[in-house]
Amino acid sequence: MENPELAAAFDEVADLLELEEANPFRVRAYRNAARTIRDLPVPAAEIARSSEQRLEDLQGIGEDLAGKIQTLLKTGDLPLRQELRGRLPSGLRDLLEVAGLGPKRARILYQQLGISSLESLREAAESHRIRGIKGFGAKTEENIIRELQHVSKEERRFYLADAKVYADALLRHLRATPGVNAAEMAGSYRRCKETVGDLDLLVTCQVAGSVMDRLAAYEGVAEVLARGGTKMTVRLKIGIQVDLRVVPQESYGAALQYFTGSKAHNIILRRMAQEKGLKINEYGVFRGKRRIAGRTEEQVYATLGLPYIPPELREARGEIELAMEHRLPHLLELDDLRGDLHMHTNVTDGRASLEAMVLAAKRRGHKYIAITDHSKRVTMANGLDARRLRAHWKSIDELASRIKGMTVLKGVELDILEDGTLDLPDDVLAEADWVVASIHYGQNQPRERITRRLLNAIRSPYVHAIGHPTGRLIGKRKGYDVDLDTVLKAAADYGCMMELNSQPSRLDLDDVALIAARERGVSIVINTDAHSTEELALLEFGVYQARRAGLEAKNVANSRPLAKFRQLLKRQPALA
DNA sequence: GCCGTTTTCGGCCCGACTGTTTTCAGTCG
Repeated sequence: MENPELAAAFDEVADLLELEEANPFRVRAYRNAARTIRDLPVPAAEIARSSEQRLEDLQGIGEDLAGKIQTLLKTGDLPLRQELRGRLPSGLRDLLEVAGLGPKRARILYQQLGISSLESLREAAESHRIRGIKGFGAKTEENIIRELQHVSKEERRFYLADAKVYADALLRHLRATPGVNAAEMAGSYRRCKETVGDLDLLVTCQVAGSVMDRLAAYEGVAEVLARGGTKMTVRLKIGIQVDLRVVPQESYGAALQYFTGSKAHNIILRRMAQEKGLKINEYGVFRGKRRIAGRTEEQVYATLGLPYIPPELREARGEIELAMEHRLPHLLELDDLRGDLHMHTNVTDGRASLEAMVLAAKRRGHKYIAITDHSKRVTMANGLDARRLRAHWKSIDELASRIKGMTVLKGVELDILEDGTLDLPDDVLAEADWVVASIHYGQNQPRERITRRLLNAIRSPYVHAIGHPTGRLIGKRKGYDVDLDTVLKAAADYGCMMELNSQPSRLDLDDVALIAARERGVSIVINTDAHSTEELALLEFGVYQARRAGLEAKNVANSRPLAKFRQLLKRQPALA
């Protein structure tokens, strides 16, 4: 069992306990454990097996939870989870997905109206039965109906970062099969889309049967849905469907190209081939019956007179035209990034100390970072007022003076308040090296107000970047209603950067907005928003997203050396 | 359920806003 699945089990227990109004601290313990496991850079199973490390040494994992991890690893399930599931209807947990509904109100809806699914919630709301309950009113009912539209009832999709854990593990398993030459994930996973619905697995080997046997025997497989001569479909226990194709070596490049897609991209390629009297399929490029290419993707593209097109660009959004003109962007690489300018410490809602974060960032090879703990409005995160922030900055300076080879900027994640003002006065902000301004509250305000708030922040001479500019949570929350074009235009005019937040659930801005930002000449800054040392590794997912938008190093502020990065910062007016 | 001790159990981040009420419970990250 992989880490995301372990974490999901604990999250489910936490949800169900909360619905039962269990001790809130017990609930929190399960949530903390889930987060710890999700953030682990190594599989928990490895630690459980290891003689040198103990699960109990992990943050928030004690004797009991360590035992439960062992049980999950051993049996694939948890007696406590089964007990809880037995006491509560299975759909009740779905109600928590509705923004504005928490455990208390979900429980009331269940007890008073027997609501135990999103469907019955919708019916009750639409027939105005909810407003009759004490503590609920017409407004709440309307909100529920509105929010229900944003709850994804689609087939389950996985964040790319989560899918990667399963994909990597499966690839390791298959590559160790005797006779396997190559194994690769194709499809939307290879194109690095922000979420993945299923995995397209491509393998070349001597005997197809042995790979299929090996896949069928994989511990993560729940069931085999189909199996033929070269094609097999399984469902993993976690719920992801995996489609395996076994192809001969000489077709590998063609198959990789074909199964990577996108469909729209491939249709254009095939039409181009047709015009040249060629035919492209998953086995190769053919002139008549003769295969003229197929071993590598480069060959396939070359037969059409095209350079290799990186998978992230294959969305039929103009990349083929650029390739024809040899004007493809030189896409950003992870190694291009020299800094990370959004991270938290345990002074607010981060989990690691200032020193631990700084040292971890240094180990990652960063040349500069900014510590950006929350400002005071974010009370739940223990946000900082002027006095505490200045004290924090003092500690940062003291620590920074001892760190060689990496610059630590004194920063803050500044809240943009509901009325559009900023959460800290100018004289405080003027002392900051770096200010990233974000919206956390009043997310449901109408479009004009949200837009005005962002514009206010962008125009402030003290704000250097806007954090997670749309506030979306992939698959959970749509993001604020905002006139993004106006915001981007202002950002370009005022020299305010836009963040690409690398959290797998955010990836905000998204690829489409990033393209718009690039075209407007807005500087992008790619940050992790790390709340732990492990999360500093998330930068990779921001880079994938940037690549999907065709960003080059020159579009990304933190790919510059510090001195050049600083030149991009707004000039602050001299204080009176 | 974890943690850090006063080594056996008490404390566990906390405050503003919303939509209900007519003083406050529930939700938010």
